[in-house]
Amino acid sequence: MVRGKVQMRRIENPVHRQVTFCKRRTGLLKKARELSVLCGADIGIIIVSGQGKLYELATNGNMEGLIEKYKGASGEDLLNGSELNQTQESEEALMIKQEISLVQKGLRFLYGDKATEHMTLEEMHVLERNLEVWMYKFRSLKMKMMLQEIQSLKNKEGILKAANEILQEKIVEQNGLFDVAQFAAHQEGYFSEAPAAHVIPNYATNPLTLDDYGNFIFRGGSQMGFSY
Amino acid sequence: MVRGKVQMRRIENPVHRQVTFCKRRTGLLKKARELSVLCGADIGIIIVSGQGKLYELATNGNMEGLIEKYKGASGEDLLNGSELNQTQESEEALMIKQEISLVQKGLRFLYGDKATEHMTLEEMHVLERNLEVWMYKFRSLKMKMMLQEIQSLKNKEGILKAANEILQEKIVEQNGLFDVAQFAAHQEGYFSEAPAAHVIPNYATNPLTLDDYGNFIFRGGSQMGFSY
DNA sequence: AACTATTTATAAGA
DNA sequence: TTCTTATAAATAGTT
Repeated sequence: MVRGKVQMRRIENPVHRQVTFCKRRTGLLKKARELSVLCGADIGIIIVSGQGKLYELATNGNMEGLIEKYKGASGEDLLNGSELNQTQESEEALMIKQEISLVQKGLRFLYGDKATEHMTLEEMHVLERNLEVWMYKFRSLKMKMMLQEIQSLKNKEGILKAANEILQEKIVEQNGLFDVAQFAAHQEGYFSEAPAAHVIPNYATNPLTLDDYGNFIFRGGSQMGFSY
Repeated sequence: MVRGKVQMRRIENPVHRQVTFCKRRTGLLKKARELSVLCGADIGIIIVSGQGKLYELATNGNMEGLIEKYKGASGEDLLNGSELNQTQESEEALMIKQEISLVQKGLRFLYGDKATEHMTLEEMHVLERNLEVWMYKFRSLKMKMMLQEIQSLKNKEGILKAANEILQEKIVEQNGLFDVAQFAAHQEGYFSEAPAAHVIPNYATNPLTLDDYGNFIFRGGSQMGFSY
Protein backbone atom coordinates (compact mmCIF):
# COMPACT_ATOMS: atom_id res chain seq x y z
CA MET A 1 0.00 0.00 0.00
CA VAL A 2 1.00 3.57 -0.43
CA ARG A 3 2.60 4.90 2.74
CA GLY A 4 2.98 8.63 2.60
CA LYS A 5 3.98 10.72 -0.36
CA VAL A 6 6.48 9.36 -2.79
CA GLN A 7 9.73 11.26 -2.74
CA MET A 8 10.35 12.67 -6.17
CA ARG A 9 13.82 11.36 -6.70
CA ARG A 10 15.42 8.37 -8.34
CA ILE A 11 14.41 5.09 -6.73
CA GLU A 12 17.65 3.50 -5.61
CA ASN A 13 16.46 -0.09 -5.19
CA PRO A 14 16.75 -1.55 -8.71
CA VAL A 15 13.85 -3.96 -8.23
CA HIS A 16 11.50 -1.30 -6.96
CA ARG A 17 12.68 0.98 -9.72
CA GLN A 18 11.96 -1.60 -12.38
CA VAL A 19 8.50 -2.37 -11.00
CA THR A 20 7.65 1.28 -10.71
CA PHE A 21 8.91 1.89 -14.22
CA CYS A 22 6.67 -0.82 -15.58
CA LYS A 23 3.58 0.36 -13.69
CA ARG A 24 4.01 4.04 -14.34
CA ARG A 25 4.94 3.53 -17.97
CA THR A 26 1.68 1.66 -18.44
CA GLY A 27 -0.17 4.41 -16.65
CA LEU A 28 1.46 7.14 -18.70
CA LEU A 29 0.59 5.50 -22.00
CA LYS A 30 -2.97 4.94 -20.85
CA LYS A 31 -3.29 8.59 -19.93
CA ALA A 32 -1.92 9.55 -23.31
CA ARG A 33 -4.44 7.37 -25.15
CA GLU A 34 -7.24 8.84 -23.08
CA LEU A 35 -6.15 12.39 -23.79
CA SER A 36 -5.95 11.56 -27.45
CA VAL A 37 -9.43 10.08 -27.57
CA LEU A 38 -11.15 12.60 -25.34
CA CYS A 39 -9.67 15.68 -26.97
CA GLY A 40 -8.81 14.54 -30.46
CA ALA A 41 -5.14 15.20 -29.95
CA ASP A 42 -2.37 13.47 -31.75
CA ILE A 43 0.23 12.20 -29.31
CA GLY A 44 3.58 10.57 -29.67
CA ILE A 45 5.65 9.28 -26.77
CA ILE A 46 9.15 7.88 -26.82
CA ILE A 47 10.52 6.34 -23.64
CA VAL A 48 14.06 5.14 -23.23
CA SER A 49 14.45 3.15 -20.02
CA GLY A 50 17.53 3.32 -17.84
CA GLN A 51 18.63 0.11 -19.55
CA GLY A 52 18.27 1.75 -22.94
CA LYS A 53 15.16 -0.18 -23.90
CA LEU A 54 12.81 1.71 -26.14
CA TYR A 55 9.06 2.09 -25.76
CA GLU A 56 6.79 4.13 -27.94
CA LEU A 57 3.23 5.21 -28.47
CA ALA A 58 1.83 7.00 -31.47
CA THR A 59 -1.89 7.51 -31.09
CA ASN A 60 -2.31 7.88 -34.82
CA GLY A 61 -0.11 4.89 -35.53
CA ASN A 62 2.41 7.03 -37.31
CA MET A 63 5.29 8.25 -35.22
CA GLU A 64 7.28 9.29 -38.27
CA GLY A 65 4.54 11.62 -39.39
CA LEU A 66 4.33 13.15 -35.95
CA ILE A 67 8.07 13.68 -35.85
CA GLU A 68 7.91 15.34 -39.25
CA LYS A 69 5.20 17.61 -37.96
CA TYR A 70 7.26 18.41 -34.92
CA LYS A 71 10.35 19.12 -36.95
CA GLY A 72 8.38 21.19 -39.42
CA ALA A 73 6.98 23.32 -36.63
CA SER A 74 10.20 23.74 -34.72
CA GLY A 75 12.22 24.28 -37.87
CA GLU A 76 9.92 26.98 -39.18
CA ASP A 77 11.88 29.68 -37.52
CA LEU A 78 15.16 28.50 -38.98
CA LEU A 79 14.24 27.54 -42.48
CA ASN A 80 11.90 29.72 -44.43
CA GLY A 81 10.46 28.34 -47.61
CA SER A 82 12.38 27.25 -50.59
CA GLU A 83 15.32 25.24 -49.46
CA LEU A 84 13.44 22.13 -48.43
CA ASN A 85 11.06 22.29 -51.33
CA GLN A 86 12.77 19.63 -53.36
CA THR A 87 12.82 16.97 -50.68
CA GLN A 88 9.32 17.84 -49.55
CA GLU A 89 8.11 17.37 -53.05
CA SER A 90 9.46 13.88 -53.37
CA GLU A 91 8.11 13.03 -49.97
CA GLU A 92 4.77 14.28 -51.15
CA ALA A 93 4.94 12.04 -54.17
CA LEU A 94 5.81 9.08 -52.01
CA MET A 95 2.95 9.84 -49.70
CA ILE A 96 0.51 10.08 -52.55
CA LYS A 97 1.61 6.75 -53.88
CA GLN A 98 1.08 5.21 -50.50
CA GLU A 99 -2.32 6.81 -50.23
CA ILE A 100 -3.33 5.47 -53.58
CA SER A 101 -2.14 2.05 -52.69
CA LEU A 102 -4.10 2.06 -49.48
CA VAL A 103 -7.25 3.46 -51.03
CA GLN A 104 -7.07 0.82 -53.73
CA LYS A 105 -6.75 -1.83 -51.11
CA GLY A 106 -9.79 -0.36 -49.41
CA LEU A 107 -11.67 -0.54 -52.69
CA ARG A 108 -10.73 -4.14 -53.25
CA PHE A 109 -11.88 -4.82 -49.74
CA LEU A 110 -15.21 -3.13 -50.31
CA TYR A 111 -16.01 -4.16 -53.82
CA GLY A 112 -13.79 -7.15 -54.27
CA ASP A 113 -13.33 -10.33 -52.41
CA LYS A 114 -13.43 -9.68 -48.71
CA ALA A 115 -12.49 -13.22 -48.03
CA THR A 116 -9.10 -12.84 -49.66
CA GLU A 117 -8.55 -9.14 -49.12
CA HIS A 118 -7.73 -8.46 -45.52
CA MET A 119 -7.50 -5.02 -44.04
CA THR A 120 -6.10 -4.62 -40.60
CA LEU A 121 -7.48 -2.09 -38.18
CA GLU A 122 -4.23 -0.27 -38.45
CA GLU A 123 -4.59 0.04 -42.20
CA MET A 124 -8.08 1.34 -41.72
CA HIS A 125 -6.76 3.86 -39.27
CA VAL A 126 -4.17 5.04 -41.73
CA LEU A 127 -6.73 5.14 -44.51
CA GLU A 128 -9.00 7.24 -42.36
CA ARG A 129 -6.14 9.49 -41.45
CA ASN A 130 -5.06 9.88 -45.05
CA LEU A 131 -8.54 10.74 -46.14
CA GLU A 132 -8.60 13.33 -43.41
CA VAL A 133 -5.32 14.81 -44.58
CA TRP A 134 -6.55 14.64 -48.12
CA MET A 135 -9.64 16.60 -47.22
CA TYR A 136 -7.55 19.10 -45.36
CA LYS A 137 -5.42 19.64 -48.41
CA PHE A 138 -8.47 20.51 -50.43
CA ARG A 139 -9.99 22.72 -47.75
CA SER A 140 -9.43 25.71 -49.95
CA LEU A 141 -12.26 24.70 -52.23
CA LYS A 142 -15.47 26.43 -51.43
CA MET A 143 -17.50 24.73 -48.79
CA LYS A 144 -20.57 24.73 -50.92
CA MET A 145 -18.71 22.92 -53.60
CA MET A 146 -17.50 20.50 -51.03
CA LEU A 147 -21.02 19.78 -49.92
CA GLN A 148 -21.96 19.06 -53.49
CA GLU A 149 -18.93 16.94 -53.93
CA ILE A 150 -19.85 14.93 -50.94
CA GLN A 151 -23.45 14.54 -51.95
CA SER A 152 -22.24 13.60 -55.36
CA LEU A 153 -19.90 11.09 -53.89
CA LYS A 154 -22.68 9.68 -51.84
CA ASN A 155 -24.84 9.32 -54.91
CA LYS A 156 -22.13 7.91 -57.04
CA GLU A 157 -19.56 5.28 -56.44
CA GLY A 158 -18.65 6.30 -52.93
CA ILE A 159 -15.90 8.23 -51.35
CA LEU A 160 -13.23 5.65 -51.71
CA LYS A 161 -13.60 5.27 -55.41
CA ALA A 162 -13.71 9.01 -55.95
CA ALA A 163 -10.80 9.57 -53.65
CA ASN A 164 -8.88 7.03 -55.60
CA GLU A 165 -9.62 8.65 -58.90
CA ILE A 166 -8.76 12.09 -57.66
CA LEU A 167 -5.58 10.85 -56.10
CA GLN A 168 -4.75 9.23 -59.40
CA GLU A 169 -5.27 12.58 -61.05
CA LYS A 170 -3.11 14.20 -58.49
CA ILE A 171 -0.20 11.90 -59.13
CA VAL A 172 -0.36 13.04 -62.73
CA GLU A 173 -0.12 16.57 -61.46
CA GLN A 174 2.78 15.95 -59.18
CA ASN A 175 5.48 16.91 -61.66
CA GLY A 176 4.76 20.45 -60.67
CA LEU A 177 3.55 21.79 -57.38
CA PHE A 178 -0.08 21.31 -56.59
CA ASP A 179 -2.21 23.64 -58.64
CA VAL A 180 -5.50 24.57 -57.03
CA ALA A 181 -6.92 26.08 -60.17
CA GLN A 182 -6.17 22.99 -62.14
CA PHE A 183 -7.73 20.82 -59.52
CA ALA A 184 -10.80 23.00 -59.28
CA ALA A 185 -11.27 22.90 -63.01
CA HIS A 186 -10.96 19.19 -62.83
CA GLN A 187 -13.57 19.04 -60.10
CA GLU A 188 -15.93 20.99 -62.23
CA GLY A 189 -15.75 18.40 -64.92
CA TYR A 190 -15.86 15.48 -62.61
CA PHE A 191 -18.89 16.46 -60.63
CA SER A 192 -21.53 17.27 -63.17
CA GLU A 193 -23.81 18.81 -60.59
CA ALA A 194 -21.23 21.31 -59.44
CA PRO A 195 -21.83 24.92 -60.45
CA ALA A 196 -19.53 26.48 -62.98
CA ALA A 197 -16.69 28.18 -61.21
CA HIS A 198 -16.15 31.29 -63.25
CA VAL A 199 -13.50 32.55 -60.97
CA ILE A 200 -11.08 30.40 -59.10
CA PRO A 201 -10.18 32.32 -55.96
CA ASN A 202 -6.67 32.17 -54.69
CA TYR A 203 -7.25 30.83 -51.24
CA ALA A 204 -3.61 30.83 -50.44
CA THR A 205 -3.65 34.61 -50.21
CA ASN A 206 -7.36 35.01 -49.51
CA PRO A 207 -8.34 32.65 -46.73
CA LEU A 208 -11.93 31.53 -46.59
CA THR A 209 -14.24 33.63 -44.50
CA LEU A 210 -17.23 32.43 -42.58
CA ASP A 211 -19.37 33.76 -45.41
CA ASP A 212 -17.89 31.13 -47.60
CA TYR A 213 -19.41 28.56 -45.32
CA GLY A 214 -22.73 30.31 -45.37
CA ASN A 215 -24.73 27.59 -46.99
CA PHE A 216 -23.03 24.90 -45.10
CA ILE A 217 -25.16 23.76 -42.25
CA PHE A 218 -23.21 21.77 -39.84
CA ARG A 219 -25.29 19.47 -37.75
CA GLY A 220 -23.42 18.86 -34.58
CA GLY A 221 -20.72 16.46 -33.77
CA SER A 222 -20.40 12.77 -33.93
CA GLN A 223 -23.16 11.11 -31.99
CA MET A 224 -22.41 7.48 -32.06
CA GLY A 225 -23.47 7.25 -28.48
CA PHE A 226 -21.65 4.19 -27.35
CA SER A 227 -19.57 4.04 -24.28
CA TYR A 228 -17.26 1.58 -22.72
CA MET B 1 -17.12 17.13 -9.31
CA VAL B 2 -16.74 13.82 -10.98
CA ARG B 3 -20.08 12.13 -11.50
CA GLY B 4 -19.58 8.58 -12.61
CA LYS B 5 -17.02 7.22 -14.98
CA VAL B 6 -15.86 9.31 -17.87
CA GLN B 7 -16.99 7.93 -21.20
CA MET B 8 -13.94 7.23 -23.28
CA ARG B 9 -14.94 9.04 -26.41
CA ARG B 10 -14.35 12.41 -27.94
CA ILE B 11 -15.80 15.23 -25.86
CA GLU B 12 -18.22 16.96 -28.17
CA ASN B 13 -18.59 20.25 -26.29
CA PRO B 14 -15.63 22.34 -27.52
CA VAL B 15 -15.31 24.26 -24.26
CA HIS B 16 -15.29 21.14 -22.16
CA ARG B 17 -12.90 19.54 -24.59
CA GLN B 18 -10.49 22.45 -24.40
CA VAL B 19 -10.57 22.54 -20.61
CA THR B 20 -10.06 18.81 -20.37
CA PHE B 21 -7.26 19.01 -22.88
CA CYS B 22 -5.49 21.60 -20.82
CA LYS B 23 -5.92 19.74 -17.53
CA ARG B 24 -5.04 16.32 -18.84
CA ARG B 25 -2.12 17.61 -20.89
CA THR B 26 -0.66 19.10 -17.73
CA GLY B 27 -1.28 15.85 -15.89
CA LEU B 28 0.30 13.78 -18.63
CA LEU B 29 3.46 15.87 -18.72
CA LYS B 30 3.70 15.76 -14.94
CA LYS B 31 3.43 11.97 -14.99
CA ALA B 32 6.12 11.82 -17.61
CA ARG B 33 8.49 13.99 -15.57
CA GLU B 34 7.86 11.86 -12.51
CA LEU B 35 8.52 8.64 -14.39
CA SER B 36 11.70 10.14 -15.74
CA VAL B 37 12.96 11.20 -12.33
CA LEU B 38 11.90 8.12 -10.39
CA CYS B 39 13.21 5.61 -12.88
CA GLY B 40 15.91 7.45 -14.76
CA ALA B 41 14.12 7.13 -18.06
CA ASP B 42 14.48 9.48 -20.95
CA ILE B 43 11.11 10.59 -22.22
CA GLY B 44 9.93 12.65 -25.15
CA ILE B 45 6.33 13.62 -25.75
CA ILE B 46 4.86 15.42 -28.72
CA ILE B 47 1.25 16.53 -28.53
CA VAL B 48 -0.65 18.05 -31.42
CA SER B 49 -3.95 19.48 -30.25
CA GLY B 50 -7.10 19.28 -32.32
CA GLN B 51 -6.35 22.85 -33.36
CA GLY B 52 -2.94 21.80 -34.56
CA LYS B 53 -1.09 23.48 -31.75
CA LEU B 54 2.11 21.76 -30.74
CA TYR B 55 3.23 20.85 -27.22
CA GLU B 56 6.35 18.97 -26.33
CA LEU B 57 8.34 17.59 -23.47
CA ALA B 58 11.86 16.22 -23.57
CA THR B 59 13.00 15.22 -20.10
CA ASN B 60 16.63 15.46 -21.10
CA GLY B 61 16.06 18.76 -22.87
CA ASN B 62 16.96 17.28 -26.22
CA MET B 63 14.06 16.10 -28.34
CA GLU B 64 16.21 15.87 -31.45
CA GLY B 65 18.57 13.46 -29.76
CA LEU B 66 15.68 11.34 -28.59
CA ILE B 67 14.20 11.26 -32.08
CA GLU B 68 17.55 10.22 -33.50
CA LYS B 69 17.71 7.44 -30.95
CA TYR B 70 14.20 6.38 -31.85
CA LYS B 71 14.90 6.43 -35.55
CA GLY B 72 18.12 4.54 -35.10
CA ALA B 73 16.36 1.88 -33.10
CA SER B 74 13.40 1.55 -35.39
CA GLY B 75 15.77 1.43 -38.35
CA GLU B 76 17.62 -1.44 -36.71
CA ASP B 77 14.25 -2.91 -36.09
CA LEU B 78 13.49 -3.09 -39.74
CA LEU B 79 16.82 -4.70 -40.52
CA ASN B 80 16.86 -7.21 -37.70
CA GLY B 81 13.27 -8.24 -37.90
CA SER B 82 11.91 -10.22 -35.03
CA GLU B 83 13.51 -9.85 -31.65
CA LEU B 84 13.61 -6.12 -31.22
CA ASN B 85 10.37 -5.92 -33.06
CA GLN B 86 8.66 -7.80 -30.30
CA THR B 87 9.69 -5.47 -27.50
CA GLN B 88 9.64 -2.26 -29.44
CA GLU B 89 6.43 -2.75 -31.27
CA SER B 90 4.11 0.11 -30.62
CA GLU B 91 1.50 -0.37 -27.98
CA GLU B 92 -1.07 0.56 -30.53
CA ALA B 93 -0.10 -2.18 -32.94
CA LEU B 94 -0.04 -4.71 -30.15
CA MET B 95 -3.49 -3.70 -29.03
CA ILE B 96 -4.86 -3.95 -32.51
CA LYS B 97 -3.41 -7.39 -32.99
CA GLN B 98 -4.98 -8.56 -29.79
CA GLU B 99 -8.31 -7.14 -30.78
CA ILE B 100 -8.22 -8.74 -34.16
CA SER B 101 -7.14 -12.02 -32.71
CA LEU B 102 -9.99 -12.12 -30.25
CA VAL B 103 -12.59 -11.03 -32.74
CA GLN B 104 -11.38 -13.68 -35.13
CA LYS B 105 -11.71 -16.23 -32.41
CA GLY B 106 -15.21 -14.96 -31.77
CA LEU B 107 -16.06 -15.30 -35.43
CA ARG B 108 -14.69 -18.80 -35.61
CA PHE B 109 -16.77 -19.64 -32.59
CA LEU B 110 -19.92 -18.12 -33.99
CA TYR B 111 -19.67 -19.26 -37.56
CA GLY B 112 -17.21 -22.09 -37.32
CA ASP B 113 -17.01 -25.15 -35.24
CA LYS B 114 -18.38 -24.40 -31.80
CA ALA B 115 -17.44 -27.82 -30.60
CA THR B 116 -13.73 -27.30 -31.12
CA GLU B 117 -13.59 -23.54 -30.53
CA HIS B 118 -14.04 -22.92 -26.87
CA MET B 119 -14.71 -19.47 -25.47
CA THR B 120 -14.94 -18.66 -21.81
CA LEU B 121 -17.42 -16.20 -20.39
CA GLU B 122 -14.53 -13.90 -19.65
CA GLU B 123 -13.42 -13.97 -23.26
CA MET B 124 -16.97 -13.18 -24.28
CA HIS B 125 -16.97 -10.18 -22.03
CA VAL B 126 -13.70 -9.02 -23.52
CA LEU B 127 -15.01 -9.65 -27.00
CA GLU B 128 -18.03 -7.57 -26.26
CA ARG B 129 -15.81 -4.84 -24.97
CA ASN B 130 -13.54 -5.07 -27.97
CA LEU B 131 -16.43 -4.86 -30.35
CA GLU B 132 -17.36 -1.63 -28.68
CA VAL B 133 -13.80 -0.44 -29.03
CA TRP B 134 -13.83 -1.43 -32.65
CA MET B 135 -16.99 0.47 -33.26
CA TYR B 136 -15.53 3.43 -31.48
CA LYS B 137 -12.42 3.34 -33.60
CA PHE B 138 -14.46 3.25 -36.73
CA ARG B 139 -16.75 6.05 -35.65
CA SER B 140 -15.15 8.62 -37.85
CA LEU B 141 -15.01 6.47 -40.91
CA LYS B 142 -18.80 6.32 -41.04
CA MET B 143 -18.40 5.35 -44.61
CA LYS B 144 -19.65 2.71 -46.86
CA MET B 145 -17.01 0.48 -45.44
CA MET B 146 -18.59 0.64 -42.04
CA LEU B 147 -22.09 0.45 -43.33
CA GLN B 148 -21.41 -2.52 -45.52
CA GLU B 149 -19.48 -4.37 -42.91
CA ILE B 150 -22.16 -3.91 -40.33
CA GLN B 151 -24.99 -4.62 -42.68
CA SER B 152 -23.16 -7.68 -43.78
CA LEU B 153 -22.92 -8.80 -40.21
CA LYS B 154 -26.53 -7.91 -39.68
CA ASN B 155 -27.59 -9.91 -42.69
CA LYS B 156 -25.73 -12.90 -41.52
CA GLU B 157 -27.85 -12.75 -38.36
CA GLY B 158 -25.63 -10.32 -36.53
CA ILE B 159 -22.63 -11.11 -34.49
CA LEU B 160 -23.87 -9.13 -31.55
CA LYS B 161 -27.24 -10.77 -31.57
CA ALA B 162 -25.59 -14.11 -31.81
CA ALA B 163 -23.15 -13.15 -29.13
CA ASN B 164 -26.04 -12.06 -26.98
CA GLU B 165 -27.80 -15.32 -27.42
CA ILE B 166 -24.74 -17.25 -26.55
CA LEU B 167 -24.03 -15.00 -23.64
CA GLN B 168 -27.54 -15.55 -22.46
CA GLU B 169 -26.96 -19.27 -22.48
CA LYS B 170 -23.77 -18.73 -20.54
CA ILE B 171 -25.56 -16.53 -18.08
CA VAL B 172 -28.22 -19.09 -17.42
CA GLU B 173 -25.41 -21.47 -16.72
CA GLN B 174 -23.56 -19.06 -14.50
CA ASN B 175 -26.22 -17.36 -12.37
CA GLY B 176 -26.69 -14.24 -14.44
CA LEU B 177 -23.75 -11.93 -13.97
CA PHE B 178 -24.54 -10.09 -17.14
CA ASP B 179 -27.64 -8.09 -17.92
CA VAL B 180 -28.48 -8.92 -21.51
CA ALA B 181 -31.50 -6.68 -21.69
CA GLN B 182 -29.48 -3.70 -20.64
CA PHE B 183 -26.75 -4.58 -23.06
CA ALA B 184 -29.19 -4.95 -25.92
CA ALA B 185 -30.82 -1.64 -25.12
CA HIS B 186 -27.41 -0.10 -25.06
CA GLN B 187 -26.64 -1.53 -28.46
CA GLU B 188 -29.78 -0.02 -29.90
CA GLY B 189 -28.52 3.41 -29.02
CA TYR B 190 -25.31 3.12 -30.95
CA PHE B 191 -26.40 4.82 -34.09
CA SER B 192 -29.72 6.32 -33.29
CA GLU B 193 -28.90 9.27 -31.11
CA ALA B 194 -29.98 12.65 -32.36
CA PRO B 195 -27.35 15.13 -33.49
CA ALA B 196 -26.33 17.81 -31.03
CA ALA B 197 -26.80 21.56 -31.34
CA HIS B 198 -25.71 23.29 -34.48
CA VAL B 199 -22.15 24.42 -34.53
CA ILE B 200 -20.28 26.26 -37.20
CA PRO B 201 -16.68 25.22 -36.90
CA ASN B 202 -13.86 27.45 -38.00
CA TYR B 203 -12.32 25.38 -40.73
CA ALA B 204 -9.53 27.85 -41.23
CA THR B 205 -8.00 26.71 -37.95
CA ASN B 206 -9.81 23.41 -37.56
CA PRO B 207 -9.27 21.18 -40.53
CA LEU B 208 -12.23 19.02 -41.36
CA THR B 209 -12.28 15.70 -39.65
CA LEU B 210 -14.08 12.72 -40.91
CA ASP B 211 -16.51 13.24 -38.09
CA ASP B 212 -17.52 16.40 -39.86
CA TYR B 213 -17.54 14.53 -43.08
CA GLY B 214 -19.72 11.86 -41.64
CA ASN B 215 -22.27 14.43 -40.69
CA PHE B 216 -22.50 15.46 -44.29
CA ILE B 217 -22.88 12.00 -45.58
CA PHE B 218 -25.14 10.62 -42.98
CA ARG B 219 -26.93 13.78 -42.08
CA GLY B 220 -30.02 12.90 -40.15
CA GLY B 221 -28.55 9.63 -39.14
CA SER B 222 -31.55 7.56 -40.11
CA GLN B 223 -29.43 5.53 -42.44
CA MET B 224 -27.29 4.51 -39.55
CA GLY B 225 -30.21 3.37 -37.50
CA PHE B 226 -29.74 -0.30 -37.87
CA SER B 227 -30.23 -2.48 -34.91
CA TYR B 228 -28.98 -5.87 -33.97
C1' DA C 1 -8.83 29.66 -11.31
C1' DA C 2 -10.28 27.36 -7.09
C1' DC C 3 -13.03 23.86 -4.99
C1' DT C 4 -14.33 18.88 -3.92
C1' DA C 5 -16.62 14.56 -4.75
C1' DT C 6 -15.22 10.85 -7.07
C1' DT C 7 -12.57 8.15 -9.89
C1' DT C 8 -8.08 6.56 -11.07
C1' DA C 9 -3.33 5.44 -10.29
C1' DT C 10 -0.22 3.09 -7.77
C1' DA C 11 3.18 1.47 -3.71
C1' DA C 12 3.80 -2.12 -1.05
C1' DG C 13 2.56 -6.56 0.44
C1' DA C 14 1.11 -11.26 -0.65
C1' DT D 1 4.50 -11.87 -12.52
C1' DT D 2 -0.18 -10.79 -10.87
C1' DC D 3 -3.62 -9.58 -7.39
C1' DT D 4 -5.05 -6.97 -3.48
C1' DT D 5 -5.80 -2.94 -0.94
C1' DA D 6 -4.77 1.34 1.37
C1' DT D 7 -3.70 5.66 0.10
C1' DA D 8 -2.14 9.38 -2.91
C1' DA D 9 -3.08 11.74 -7.08
C1' DA D 10 -5.87 13.23 -10.84
C1' DT D 11 -9.69 15.30 -12.46
C1' DA D 12 -15.01 16.48 -14.01
C1' DG D 13 -18.24 19.43 -12.98
C1' DT D 14 -19.30 23.55 -10.40
C1' DT D 15 -18.64 28.14 -8.64
